[in-house]
Order: sequence, then structure tokens, then C-alpha cells
Amino acid sequence: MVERKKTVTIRDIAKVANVSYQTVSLVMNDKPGVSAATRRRIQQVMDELDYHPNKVARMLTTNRSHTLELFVVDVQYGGRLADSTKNMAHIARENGYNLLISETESTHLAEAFDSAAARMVDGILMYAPRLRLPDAELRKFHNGIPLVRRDYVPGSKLAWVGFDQIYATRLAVEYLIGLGHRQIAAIPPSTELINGYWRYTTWKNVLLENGLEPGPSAEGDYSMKAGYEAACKILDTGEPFTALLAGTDNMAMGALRALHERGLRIPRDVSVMSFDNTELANYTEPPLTTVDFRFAKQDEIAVKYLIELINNPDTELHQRVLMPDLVIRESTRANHK
Amino acid sequence: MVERKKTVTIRDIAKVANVSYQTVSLVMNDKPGVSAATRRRIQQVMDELDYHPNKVARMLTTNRSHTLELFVVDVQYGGRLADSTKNMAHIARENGYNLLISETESTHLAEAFDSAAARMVDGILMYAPRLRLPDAELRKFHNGIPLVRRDYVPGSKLAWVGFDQIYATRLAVEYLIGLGHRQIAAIPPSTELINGYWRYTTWKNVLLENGLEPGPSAEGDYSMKAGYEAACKILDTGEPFTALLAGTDNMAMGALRALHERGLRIPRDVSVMSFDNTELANYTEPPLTTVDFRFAKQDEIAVKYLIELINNPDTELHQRVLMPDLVIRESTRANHK
DNA sequence: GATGATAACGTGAACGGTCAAGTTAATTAT
DNA sequence: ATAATTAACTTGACCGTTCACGTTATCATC
Repeated sequence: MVERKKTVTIRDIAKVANVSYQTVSLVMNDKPGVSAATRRRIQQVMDELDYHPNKVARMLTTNRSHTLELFVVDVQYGGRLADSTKNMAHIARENGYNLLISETESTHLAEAFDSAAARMVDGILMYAPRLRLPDAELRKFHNGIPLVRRDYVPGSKLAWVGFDQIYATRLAVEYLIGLGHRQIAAIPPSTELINGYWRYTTWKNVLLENGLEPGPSAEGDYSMKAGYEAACKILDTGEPFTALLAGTDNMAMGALRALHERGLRIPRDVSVMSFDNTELANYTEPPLTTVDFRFAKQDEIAVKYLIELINNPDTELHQRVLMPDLVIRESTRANHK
Repeated sequence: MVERKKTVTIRDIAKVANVSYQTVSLVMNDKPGVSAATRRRIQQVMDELDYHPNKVARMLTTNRSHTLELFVVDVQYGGRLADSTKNMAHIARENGYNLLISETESTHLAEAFDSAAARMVDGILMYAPRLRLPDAELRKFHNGIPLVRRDYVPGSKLAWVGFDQIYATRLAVEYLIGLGHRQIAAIPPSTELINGYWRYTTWKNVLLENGLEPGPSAEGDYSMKAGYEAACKILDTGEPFTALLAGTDNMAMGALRALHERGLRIPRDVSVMSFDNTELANYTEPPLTTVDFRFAKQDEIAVKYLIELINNPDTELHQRVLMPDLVIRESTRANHK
């Protein structure tokens, strides 16, 4: 019903301004070889005709799209990823790039990369928290398109940006031990997730290092529901614990509910702590002691690193490991039992 | 360091298969005019050389990109929008479209549309909860690119998909009145938001209709923090209320904290209800009575409607108004004061 | 056995740009 | 005064597709 505005091209400008269309191209790209007078004249015509260079045509010749693609691999639960998406889009845009989102299953990764190449995206951000693929394989897939994983992937020498999960877990567990807790339960993210694996392993290791027996544990995805169910499972074992380490603030939220339902008071009966430091952690009952993952920072670094790689494809790949801090609130306290 | 794989083109295929490259094009697009034998042969060559048609080149000739662009206009706080992004990307993909995200300020809307046109995106999804632009103006901007707003925009005859905020608010307020509450406070979203405006107005109107004086109110953005602060403000007025209607589950979460801090018990002293029915509403203390906005459904409808418009640009635009349901949990109860 | 239809291809141009090399006129050097 | 240099454009080719025709061979038809 509304007519699509007839697109005005570089040749239209040229005709009106009485130059060849190649000259118009020079003006557009601020290249030398055009007198100030004609440059001005061409500019004016472009304004008058409301000219906007066709980006697709430009892509075709320059082989650059100024687009980054975000691969979300094997992720069902949106959760905090969602905020990151907006972050990344924002930072990308600030740097002159658009962000394209695509969900993928790891079984179709090759296709996804091919498709990205066919679209001439300049680089790929990958959020694939459960993808354990040998570097060589991943390298084969991506065919040299700059790639940065927004994940903690120890063992991989490809480019990634992630929070040190081992350090993070140690921070949490040692804090609880320092408070005098000796029976520490855990609700780690599923060990199918790379993060989950390291959280679980480190939790266990740090306890053993300190001569403590690991408390009961049950894993789950990042959701509140999972946290609730895992907490129920742990409580049902009947094994005693004075502290509970939840995988995320969300999971802690679920766990808190389970604990409350059984009449347990936090932190009097059980100290609870978690990871993420989302806004939620300030508003739970009681507010959560948590490990502060600054996702916004991680997102920013990932995007900027990717852009760096795009501009300079021959730089050696490296890994950026971020260290979280502890944020102490009211869900934890010293244990004197 | 890693070599970008040399791209193989339609001409490479043609050369190997001993046909003209146009014939290869026919095969790719499943068009008639090619014998079964050569078709097979060409297919085989394409497989062998791992050929993937260049989407950019295709865009240029077909004027279609199979891309939708999501405009996020004047939105700072991520919140629930974020999940929607993932939803939309998912649905788009299921229908053969990619989703491009771009944040925009309403002051630069024209540029954003021009940029989208230059990219040849097939359609635009707009999430602009505070954009009140006359239809004529918006029409001028978008130049005929199919556009669907994922918003409730009463008064606009352009395409939009949104939950009926008036109905929703009426549902909530009348429920509270039905429970016997006569002093009902509110924390609506900022009235700068279209939703916020209607929520606030309707809250007031329904009360007046029922011969009740509107209780105290304070607005805020969608965050928990805003909910907390607004609740504090309301409490500080000293005006009595037995029920509190919060703009979102998130805001309710913040409000709950404020109420708890003052020693108020929910729902004994104050009934609290809100809007959204996010996962959070199940896990607050107590779980929230809330109006169920099925965002996932809204997202899906918006995307599908947009695709419909793309395929059939001459259909009359219309508006899809969704009706929410009430979900009753434990944060509300009858008032007998 | 000339005619027309049809299947199976090939040809040329176009999409809207960029890029490298060529041309012209003015300017400078010798 | 002529050659060399430079500024300011123009020309032609190309990016990898699709699209509208043109061409050829095959085969049935009368």
C-alpha cells in the first residue's frame, strides 16, 4: 500500500551533478582527486536526492559487511545471556558494527559458519557454554573468519574471553570455609556446561585440600526452577550442611524458596551464596553474598577483542581471563556449631 | 594466520561441470530447464567443491536479504526485552530469516530506517515502548519497509502487536477491589512509557468508577531498584493502603523488599500484585499474584505478522491486541479491615 | 520433408557499488 | 618552449548472483 521509495543510486547522483559515477564514489569515501568545488556540488546533490549508499553493493566489492554475528550454541534457557546480547549489540554499534544473532546447535556448526561466510560477516562472537571441541576442529569450521568465544574455555588456545571459574569457585568456597563452615553443599550448573564442570570440580577440590568432606550436591541449569529442585533434592538426602553454594543468583533464588519452605532461616541455619551478582542478588531475602561476574565487562572485552582481530588478522590469538570479586551481603555468616 | 578459504563461485562450479554459470543458478534455485542428468552432475560438483552461494550477491539482485531488523528504541534497561530478543531470533530463524539487532534513539530514527533500507532488510520489528509518533510521521520514515511494532500502541493504525494494558490493569484492580481492598497504591511504569501511561490512567479510572479514592503512587522504570525506591516513597507519604499494584514482577520484587524492611507482612498487612508473570513471580516471598503477559506469544505473533506483511505487502495493516490472564498466587488476599 | 513446439542450454545485461588504470588539462621544471 | 608532473576526472573491469531473452537440437506433426 505504501510505495517503497525508489532507490536513488550513485549513477543518479552522477547524472545530476554532471560527473561520472566513479567520482561520486570518491566523494563518498573521502578520497582525494576531486576538487573542492565539485565535491561540494556532489555532496549537495546527495543531500537533495536523499541518497544513501547501498550497503549490500558495497559489501559485495569490499568483502566487508561491518556485521558481527553472535552464535548462541546449544542454549535453551535465555537468562542472563539475554542482557549480554543487548550489551554486545550496543558495543558493536559504538564501533561501527551491526550485530546479527543466530541460534545454532553444535551439530550444525559447520553450516552456521558457512552461512556466516556467505553473508560476509566480518567476525563471529560465540557463546557456547557447553561446546568442547578440539581447537583443530573448530578451526576447520570457521575457515579463518575472526572468532572470539565469550566463554571460559580452559585448554583452548583459540580466542576467548571468560571469567576464571576456578578462581571464582575457590574464592567462594574459601570464604565459606573461612567463616567456619565445614559442611558445604553445592548446586553447580550442569556439569555438561564447561563452567559447571569447573565449578563442581573446584568446589570438591578446595574442600578436600582443606581436609573437608564434600557436602551433598545436585546440579541444574541456570533457572530458578532448577535451583529450587536441586535444593529440594539436597534437603531430601538428609545430609547436614551449614552452607550452600548455588551456581547462579537465579538458582539461589530457587534454593532460598526451598529452604524457606522447610523452615530454615538464612543465614542463621544455612549460609547461602552464589555467583553472578545480578540485580536480583540485592533484593532476595536476605540479599545474597555472591561472586561478582561483571558480564557487561566481559561482553565489552569480547566484542572489542573481536574487532581487534578483524582489523589485524595476523595477531597471535590469546585468551583473556577475567577475575571476579566477592560481594558480601547478608546471606552468609560465621558458623560456630 | 589462518587462511581465509578461497571462495568458490558459481563460475567455478560451471567450469568443472562444463556448463554455463547461469545453468548452475537454475539448479541452485530449483528451476526447470535443466535435464536430470546435468542437474545431478552440477549438484555433485557443488558438493565436491563445498560450494555455498554468496548471499550478499544474491541480495543485490533479488533485493531481499532474508533478514529482519529489530529496532530497540530509547531503551536503557535490558530486563525482559532481552529474552524477547532471543525468542524473536528463534522464530525468525524457523521461518528462514535472520535477525539483526540495532539500538536506536528516537532522535535518529530516520537514519536507522535509511540504514535498514540500505542493508535491504526485508522487514523491521520495532520495540519502542515510549515512542509516540503520529502514524503519518512514522510512515514517512520507514519508506514502505514492512514494519511491525511489538508494543501496545492504542491510537496507531500501523501494525502492532501488544497486550491490552487497559484490560490488564482493569483485571488487576478489579480483582483487588473484589477482595475487599479499598485503599490501593500503585507503582506503575514511568508514564513516559506508553504502557505506563495506560496503566496509571486505568488504575485511577477503575478506582474512581468504583467510588474509591486512588491510593498513593510513585512511578519508576522496570527495574527492581525502581520498585524498591518507589515503594519507599509511597511508604514515606504515610498514606495508608492495603494493596499495592506494581508495574512488573521485577518492580514488585523491589517493593517486597521495601515492605519487609518496614516490618510489613505480605499478604497479611499488604496484598501485592504485579504484571508479567516471569519466572521470578514463582519464587518471591510470597509468590506473586500477577497478570500473565505471555511475551513469548507476543514475540511470535509479531514476527509472524511481519513475515506475513513481507510476503504480502498490500494487505491492510491491523493491530493485534492480546488479552492477558490473571495468575493468582499467595501475595494477595481478602481484606476485612 | 518443411514447420512448429519444446527441452536444454547459453548469452548479455543488470544489481550498485569499488578499484586500478587511462585520459586530459593545467602546472611546474629544465 | 617542451617535457615531466600533477590534479581532476573518466573509462573499463569486476564482485557473484539473477533475470530476460536467444540459440540450438530434438522430435512430433501434417
